[in-house]
Amino acid sequence: MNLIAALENRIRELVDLALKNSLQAQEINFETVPDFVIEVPRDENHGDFACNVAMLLARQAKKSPKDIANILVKHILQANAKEIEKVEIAGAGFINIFINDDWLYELPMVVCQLGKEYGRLETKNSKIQVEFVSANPTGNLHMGNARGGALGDSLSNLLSWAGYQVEKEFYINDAGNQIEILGASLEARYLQQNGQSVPFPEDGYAGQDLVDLVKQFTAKYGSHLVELESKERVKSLLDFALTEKIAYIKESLLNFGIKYDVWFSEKTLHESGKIDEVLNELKEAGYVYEHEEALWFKSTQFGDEKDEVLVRANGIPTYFAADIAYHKNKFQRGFNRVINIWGADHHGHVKRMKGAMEALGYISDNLEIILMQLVRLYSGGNLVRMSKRTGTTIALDELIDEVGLDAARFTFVVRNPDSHLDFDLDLAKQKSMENPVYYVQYAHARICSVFRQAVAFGVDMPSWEDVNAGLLVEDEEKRLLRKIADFPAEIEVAARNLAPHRIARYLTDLAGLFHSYYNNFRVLSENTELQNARLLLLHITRTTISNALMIIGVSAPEQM
RNA sequence: GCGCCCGUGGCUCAGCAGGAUAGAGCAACGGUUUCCUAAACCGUGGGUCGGGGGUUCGAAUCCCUCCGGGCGCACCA
Repeated sequence: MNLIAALENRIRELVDLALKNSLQAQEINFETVPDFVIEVPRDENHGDFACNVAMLLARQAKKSPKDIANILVKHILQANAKEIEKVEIAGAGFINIFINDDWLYELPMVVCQLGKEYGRLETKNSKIQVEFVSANPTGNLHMGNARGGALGDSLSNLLSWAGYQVEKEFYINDAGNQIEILGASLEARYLQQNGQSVPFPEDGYAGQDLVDLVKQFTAKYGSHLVELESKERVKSLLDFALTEKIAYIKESLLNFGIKYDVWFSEKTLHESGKIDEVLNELKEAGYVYEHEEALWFKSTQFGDEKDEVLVRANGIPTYFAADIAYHKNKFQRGFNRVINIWGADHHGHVKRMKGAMEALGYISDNLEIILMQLVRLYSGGNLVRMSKRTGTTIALDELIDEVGLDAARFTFVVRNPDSHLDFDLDLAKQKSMENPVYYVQYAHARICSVFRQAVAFGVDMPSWEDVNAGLLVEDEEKRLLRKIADFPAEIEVAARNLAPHRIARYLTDLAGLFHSYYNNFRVLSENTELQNARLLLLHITRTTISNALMIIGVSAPEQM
């Protein structure tokens, strides 16, 4: 139940009615009234809701906005709606509507009844898939993966709270060119470890992780691969390395609070002939041509800067070809919307990917790509370069060890994906107030502490339905109630914009209102009635903080 | 050169489908604890919303253009 949305609809009804009743005299056709907004003004002095219709009608009606507002206000008041306390005209012609507080006092019971579900929106008949991280199993998870992980997981939770059926997926790039390179790198390491002096491939993966993997392999299976043919040797090493790597990635992400529904292997697309299948389909539809022995996709037909290779002259399909087959598969699985989170360095891939979907007859808008700006890591005031080739990555595990899961996730989620993120390791490690996650968590812990105190003082906890919420008359209390009431709408907007950072911001605001209230008013007191009302307010504040934290994957500690 | 993203107080960033006097946090300065956790609260100072033009009753928000920064423009992924 969304009390604010219900009120907003009610106000809209009243405004519509006033328009209908007054427009004829102004010789304006009701049908031509432009779309107007009923919004919650930023400044609470401007009422609970504001409407801009008078300003929009000014030209058409050949009257000043204030005159129109006057007429409308008269008609709004004539309806004698019980919700309305007063209506004012302000600014350039805003109609500011003040609602009486009755509705606010209905809120606590709504929150109590819904509990852990408060904020969850009505179930929608729509399946969404979110694919994120999908890191190559050729190196460790780095800061960019961490950001993508925090973002993707929070977004999935958010959409699920918004009523969608959400599936989280990790695409395992276990085929293709980078796997060839991985194989060659492993082979070189293996032979080197077994006393042969072989050169390391120029474009190989030089990270320590591969050295360790090969050591593990040798410890387990010995050195017999030296005797085999290269092809056999590489296959054995790759099988081992990929299994280990993927298990490791899975575990790292799990430690970061991320659990996927599906792990999808690229290799299966190659082996099942799905890539050839989709290539034929594109060919038959006329979107493919041959040039210099390679097969090209006409992505320029879809607004791309140039066409893209699907199959190389050597007969091996590109990553792009596999990705087309993969995304076709996603839509075949019945998702209404498919969301991908990619690093900004992949933006060139967006147009052709959408183009390919369109070529296959899907609606390209149903493939939504969130481009996330890259993360720059600073340590000791210096930029730490992230390169798998040189092996100097800071792994996700180290990040969790050093700054903690909650701080790391909050830091990633609180920012708009569009903005660059400079992650200062030293700053994050300090656990200073620089990090708003503690501010939010502290609010939760403080509330829990009040309840512990109440128990220690021998307070009889009331049944919430017996509590008179109407005693919460202080401005700070009403502000808190309004903010809590706003939670479902916040989820709605955040989900619509695919913007989980809004939830993190909401949390900071809510915690701020609570801290301010807490410092100004005592909860536990001689006045049992008032004490109960305030305990109720704290209880629903805690519920809301806890629910919102759950969306962004941050814990709600009972003490700090 | 072309394309995408960004440019908001000293620093890090919000600003949801254009709305009213542009908001937080950090930093600076000053205050608050016989009282439920001071990881908190209250107050003060500080901004040509990169520049210019346009649309609009109204622009940080939309359009154009220029400047600055990041990223991308492979038969890599």
